Amino acid sequence: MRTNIRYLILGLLNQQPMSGYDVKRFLESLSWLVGSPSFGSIYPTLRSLLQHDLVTMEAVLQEDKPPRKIYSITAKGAAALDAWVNKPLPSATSMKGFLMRLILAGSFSPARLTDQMKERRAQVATQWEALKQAVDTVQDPGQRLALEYGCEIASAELAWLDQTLGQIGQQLTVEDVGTIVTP
Amino acid sequence: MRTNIRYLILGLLNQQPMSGYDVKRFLESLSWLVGSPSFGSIYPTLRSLLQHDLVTMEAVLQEDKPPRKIYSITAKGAAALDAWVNKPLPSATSMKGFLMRLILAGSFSPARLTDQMKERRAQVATQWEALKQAVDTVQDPGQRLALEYGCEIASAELAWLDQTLGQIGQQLTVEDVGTIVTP
DNA sequence: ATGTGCATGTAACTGGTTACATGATTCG
DNA sequence: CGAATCATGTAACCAGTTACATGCACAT
Repeated sequence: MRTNIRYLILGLLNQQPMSGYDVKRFLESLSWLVGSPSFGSIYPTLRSLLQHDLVTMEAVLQEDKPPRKIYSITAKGAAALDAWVNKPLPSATSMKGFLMRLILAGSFSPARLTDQMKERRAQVATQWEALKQAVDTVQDPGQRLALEYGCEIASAELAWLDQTLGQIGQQLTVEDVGTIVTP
Repeated sequence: MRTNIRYLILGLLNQQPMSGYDVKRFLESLSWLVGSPSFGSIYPTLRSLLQHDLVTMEAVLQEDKPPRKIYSITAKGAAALDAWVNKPLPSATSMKGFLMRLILAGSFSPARLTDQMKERRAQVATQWEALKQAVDTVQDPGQRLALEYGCEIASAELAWLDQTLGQIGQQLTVEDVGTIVTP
């Protein structure tokens, strides 16, 4: 699980300043997709980001409640995020890992986003082929089920990637050429 | 990540006796689906299973190589596996977690397998609804992409589950004329 | 000669969870 | 009257990875 909560949180702070509690709430709403880290990892991560000057913190006092500590990304933090985002996808990226990057797409240039999706497409296509081959050679019924399931998910993912890449491609073309095409 | 390698390994040993190295090779072939644990977790896990009398070990001597240590499941181990397998799915099971159980389907009764798939179906259906709703309320383009992606995967999974449940249902019906569950 | 496959293992580390503590406020 | 929401945090623990050590056989 090279998922590193660190950059996920940094990416959220890049979209807008927020507190640790806000981070939790937000990720909770996406928990099925990327899983929600516990407070026991969020707060220490924020402290670490602060110590490395990747974020700043401003305490907003409230009556009868602990102060909300609002974290904002710094220039150094934005640079670190940018560097991370522009690294190629690790060779065996999980769906969760890819989703994490997708959530941060707002921090990407459009070109980088499409690159990333193409990298992913290539990886999934390779795995799909491998799975299709494996299905025929496996005898155990459970393993077969698992492989078939994997095939199905892979092909759905490929379809989505192709469709979405197509849409983004069209949008970019419209901007570049400056023509509006009515559908 | 309540994925517990422990039961995955125990399940493999239930299918056939094998060595730690064999376990590794096998899981490596499925690494895209469930991820492959490292030797650094496999060997200690096997030792622990041995100490708890869930498996037995027989060393097969080889010339010029370390002996292969072949692990076999015990009655106690089989009982433990059975107990695990018959627990309901944890409320927020990841795709990986479900796949893991699917791989062990050989250790399930057919009835338990279909139950399990129905539990999964219900969970995914719920999440799908939530995602579809969320897509319309989210403004950030990256988050929207992630949610759409999630929707697509969820619907592919539902389709596969329904289709597979249908097939299994037919098989069971042939054996034991019963009712086909409506989806 | 260099690496890959076979085959075992250990120690240090990391990234996370679980469970706790604090304390006011509002809802059923 | 208890439970949930807001809001912070810490310490103990755990599962797993990384990097290492050993050592032979076989291919490039």
